[in-house]
Order: sequence, then structure tokens, then C-alpha cells
Amino acid sequence: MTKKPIEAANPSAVRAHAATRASADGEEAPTSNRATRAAERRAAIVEAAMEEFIARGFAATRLDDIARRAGVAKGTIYLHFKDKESMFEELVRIVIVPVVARLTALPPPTGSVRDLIEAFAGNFLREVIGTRRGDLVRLIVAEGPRFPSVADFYYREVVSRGIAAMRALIEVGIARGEIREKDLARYPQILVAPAMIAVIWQSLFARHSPLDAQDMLRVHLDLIFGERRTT
Amino acid sequence: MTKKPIEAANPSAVRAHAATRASADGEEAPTSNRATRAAERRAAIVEAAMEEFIARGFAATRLDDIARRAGVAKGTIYLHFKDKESMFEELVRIVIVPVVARLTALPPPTGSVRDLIEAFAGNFLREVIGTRRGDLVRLIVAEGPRFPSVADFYYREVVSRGIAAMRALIEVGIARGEIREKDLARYPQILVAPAMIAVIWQSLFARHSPLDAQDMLRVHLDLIFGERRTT
DNA sequence: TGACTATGACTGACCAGTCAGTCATAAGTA
DNA sequence: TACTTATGACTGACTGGTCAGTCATAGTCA
Repeated sequence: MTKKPIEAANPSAVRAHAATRASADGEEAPTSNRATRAAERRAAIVEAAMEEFIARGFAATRLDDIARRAGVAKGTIYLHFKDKESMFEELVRIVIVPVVARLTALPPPTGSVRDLIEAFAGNFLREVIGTRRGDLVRLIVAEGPRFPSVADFYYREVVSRGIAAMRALIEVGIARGEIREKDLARYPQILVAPAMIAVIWQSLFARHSPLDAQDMLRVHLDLIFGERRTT
Repeated sequence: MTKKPIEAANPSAVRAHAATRASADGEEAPTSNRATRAAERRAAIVEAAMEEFIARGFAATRLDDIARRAGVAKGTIYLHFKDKESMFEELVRIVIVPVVARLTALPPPTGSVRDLIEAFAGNFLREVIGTRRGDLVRLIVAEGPRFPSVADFYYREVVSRGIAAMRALIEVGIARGEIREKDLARYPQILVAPAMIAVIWQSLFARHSPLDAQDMLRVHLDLIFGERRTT
């Protein structure tokens, strides 16, 4: 059943193997510690899986491709993840959580609400819009209906928190007289909408007509807070 | 190769056949005209395909399922469409075109810019948000990167036209003094963003927390045009 | 050496696309 | 009109290829 003779007669298999290891990434030092190695491989798999899922979507992604890209055999994937589905679900968690953590680590509440929101938007711009992470958001929108657990997770960890945080900020803004439109507190989605549109625009239409997300967000904040004094 | 004897001995084949025809849809009158029949079937296939593609995405949709849902044999699909991919592409065209046609058939330009935009938003709300068509938009966002032709079509027929139309309206609004924020004309996306968010929200998060899209759009227009006199 | 980790050939399920055959209807004929 | 022949729309069993997941074997570390 196995092809031992052929393999024995074909040392290139070993060479190819070693080559894969070495060439997968230029940096990979042969870390001795076992746990470290495992963690590195897991990270490589996650990275590769994200690339593939973003590029092809869940159903069309082949585990063979993920394995090849990660410089790992297919079986290895199954040492880290139960199956394709749970790999996708874990992947989303693994990638989203640190982003949320970084974004919610807001600077101390100094200055105006507008400054606060501007700082937040700046982070979002840097961390999400036009990055691999932005593509992940699009992927969640795409696969959400087929992965209720992913949609639930995303709603719970990102959307509901984000909405709540924005609502709190808006309420402060209204109390301080920075924001006129009182009903805005009922729809924090309006505050966030252009940022989401920017994310989607960058992955779908950037090559038709590029979008200056930063400038657009500025205009949007002008709309909400009134024109800014030209600082 | 053929199973003539078996079929001859098995009249159920004929019965099954007739049954399929009759039971496919309760309404199907035995239209006599051949061309009419063909058109009906094509429509049934398109309808079924849309349901399946929306529910499962392109890659995970089985043509067998589309055929069953349309009450048609798989082979029949290939009489109408070249293959799965071009079926998907044509499908998007077939469904999008009439919607655009209806939405761009604007009422005569009476009244304020705000009234115009409100009428448009009302149509959009009725025609797209929370409907099967809205799900199709989500599907385009999802599959766009893998179907450049679909993304291109959508950009050309829907996005660029929509943006241009909105920009024109905004410019009139600015000229007439209805809209303060002059820079808005540079980013008509901001005007449209909450509507898009509503579409996506309804397909992903409606069950977590329903969204009153109509009210939200009203608030957003208040933001742009200023509070409305309580008519 | 013994336990743990990694490999990749293999299996079986699944599915897009095909095509030989059927049959309702249209066209032709008397 | 009534009867025969031609057409092509429609069917669904079948094929070839693909791919998730398995597992016997090989390699590695402590």
C-alpha cells in the first residue's frame, strides 16, 4: 500500500522537504524547544489559513493549499484543529480578539469627544481599513449566514461592544453640546457606517476608484460635530 | 449501456415524471406554448438559484439542489446556462437590472432635495433592505473578490451610477442651501452608508437586535439637512 | 529508548458537467 | 380534419475529478 521503495529510491523527497522548511520563511531559525516549535507552526497555519480563506472563501479553500502555504503537511493541521469548520471559527477568534483589545485600549479620556472619536477612527484606519484584517471583516459578512457561531461571536465581541461604546461617547457629546442631533444616540450605526463602507470599498472597488478613507471620515465627523475650527 | 428492459418493466419512471411536473408548484398551469414554458422554467431556475446561492454561497451551492428546487432536471439547467459560474454571473445581472431600473425611475423633480432623497430612500427601503434583494447585495460583497466580472458589473451598473446620482443631488442641495457641509459632495458614500449598513445588518444581526432602518435613515437625513420642521 | 510529533499516500464521499434516450408538441401530409 | 413524422426540450444515470479527513510509517527530542 505504501510506496516505500519509490521513496527510498528518491532522495529528492527529503530534499524537497528540507527545502520547504527552510524556504517557507526566510527567518525560521530551528528553534529547539518543542512547545515553541508547535506554537510557531500553529501560528503559521493560522496565518496561511487566513490568507486562503480571505482569497477564496470558506467552501472553496483547500486544506492542501493551507498546508503548503504554511510549510506543513496536511495531517499536521489536524494536530491543531478538529476540522475545517472549527478551524475557521477559531481563526476568527484568534485574529479578532487582539484587534479588539488594541482598539478598546483607548487613550485616557482627555480632550473633547471629537478628539476621542478621531483617535479611535485613526486607529481603526491603521489597524483595519485596507489591511488583511479589513478583508477578514468582509469575510465575516460573507460567511456569517453559514456560520451562525461566527456571526454570534462577532456580534457579541465586536458589534455590540462597539455600538455600546459609540453610544456612550455620543451621549457625552450630546451632554457637552458637541453634538446637536440627539437622536444619533439611538443609532450609533450612523457614526460607524462610513468606516464600514470604507472597509468594503477597499476590498471591492479600490481598483475602480480609490477612496481616501481618512478624508472621508473627517468629512463625516464634520457633519456630526460641525465644521472644525481650522487648527 | 441503456436500460431499456428495466425501464419498460418499470412504468413508475413515467409516473414519477408526470408527478414531478404536476407537483413542482401548485400553480403551474399546463401552458401550451413551448416558448412560454421555456421562459417559465428559466425563471424558475433563476429564482431557485438565487435562493440557494444566497443561502449557501457560490462554492457550496449544489446544482442538484437548484434543479430540485426549480422542479427541473439537472440537465435542463445546462440548456439555459453554460456552467455554474456563468449562471451566477447572469443571475446577478438578471436580478439587479430591473431593480436599478425601478429605482432610477425617479419621480419628477418637484420639491426639495430632501424630499427627493427621502423618496429614493423609501423606495430603497421597500425594494432592497430586508428583502431577498438585500441578501443578494450581501452575496455580491461576499463573492465579489472571486468574481471580478460580477464586481465590475456591480460597480459599473449600480455603484458608480448611484454615487454619481447622489453627488448631483448633493450639489443641488448645497447650491440651494439645504445642505451645509460642502465637502459632502466629495463623498456621496457618506449619504448612502447607513442604507448599506442596514442591508448588511438585516441579514447578519437582525435576530440579535432588530434595526428600524426607516427611522435610522430619517435620523441620518436630519443630520445632513438639519432637523426637520415637525410636519 | 520511549514518547511525542509530523508526514503524505490513501480512501470514500461528493458533485459539476455529459449525453443517450424519451416524449410532448409542432409541422407536414392526405 | 385526422393521422404520421420530425423536432428539440427535457430527463437523470453516469463519469471523472476533487478534496476533507485518516492512519501507518518515519522522524525527533528529552
